[in-house]
Amino acid sequence: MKNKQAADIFKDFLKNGKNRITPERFEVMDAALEYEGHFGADDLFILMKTQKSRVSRATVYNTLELLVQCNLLIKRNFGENLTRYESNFKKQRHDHLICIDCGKIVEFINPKIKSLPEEICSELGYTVESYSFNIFARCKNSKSCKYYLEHKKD
Amino acid sequence: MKNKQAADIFKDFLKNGKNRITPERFEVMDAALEYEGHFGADDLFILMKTQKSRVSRATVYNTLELLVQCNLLIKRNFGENLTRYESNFKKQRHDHLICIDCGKIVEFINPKIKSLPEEICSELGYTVESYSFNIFARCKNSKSCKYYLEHKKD
DNA sequence: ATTGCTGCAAAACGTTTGCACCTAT
DNA sequence: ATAGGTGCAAACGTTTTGCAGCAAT
Repeated sequence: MKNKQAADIFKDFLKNGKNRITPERFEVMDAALEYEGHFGADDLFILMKTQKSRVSRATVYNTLELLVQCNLLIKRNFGENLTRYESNFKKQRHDHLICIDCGKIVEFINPKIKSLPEEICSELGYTVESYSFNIFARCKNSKSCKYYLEHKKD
Repeated sequence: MKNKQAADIFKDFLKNGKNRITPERFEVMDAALEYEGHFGADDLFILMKTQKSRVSRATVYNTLELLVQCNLLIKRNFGENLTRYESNFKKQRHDHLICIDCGKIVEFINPKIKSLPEEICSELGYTVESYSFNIFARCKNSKSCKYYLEHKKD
């Protein structure tokens, strides 16, 4: 167990939901929280496989969902028909800018966004559960896209 | 041809890109622009099949992409690993609120969002291409979710 | 005549499911 | 003991691809 604090949160969540506490689930939790940046469920499964883990694909998918439910992970979608996850443990809320040339994802925090979902929902008679705000852009000076611009074949 | 004005836009776009002008493409264009609300590529394909159209799945997928490129359609993704399209012909830009109980999609326009992507991008050295702002929420008074609440099996 | 587009079927991709076995409670 | 979780493989739904024939230029 690499992250005791997160493990406690997860354990409590599992108990309260009458979900069993299994070693596989904590193995997935550790791998997920240590993953740098955003990852797909299958990315994680393959990484774990290369590290000789014995957890199955089904368990990875299932456990990631549980980790989202207890807020240790956040689910993202950057419009590629692929569910991505990122750690939400000790992180503050942020949004994303995705470079449409090189795929790079930049995280940003803008205070103006904060109250918007709430505001809009109360106008419409809804209660916010979550929101997603993604900007798709290209870098102005091609610095960030240097790799892409040098290697793209067109 | 049901929408001559859109057809002209599409035709110009195809010519400029050295894409061929084929009856199938206009058949897809008509069906897409007439579709009420948001639809997946396969939804459209199946609808066209039931209407005895002979266009193939591949042509539908390919043509929808072309229609996005010439701004007659907008591509959306509401976090279900499914690409959705909606008409952008003579419509103003708007964002979406998705009810996480019944799946209903509400379109809204909020002036505060308008300048945000631009603002954030210029700070970070990027040029906006597009953005997506989705709010996931539940209705306060269960009016909108009435159907769901009555029929859900849990 | 040349390309590009089409229809079809098959493959690819991420994800979910069914099932027999196993294990935390 | 027993619900629930696991691993595995097969199924699933959406999307992409390969290919032979066809049609717009």
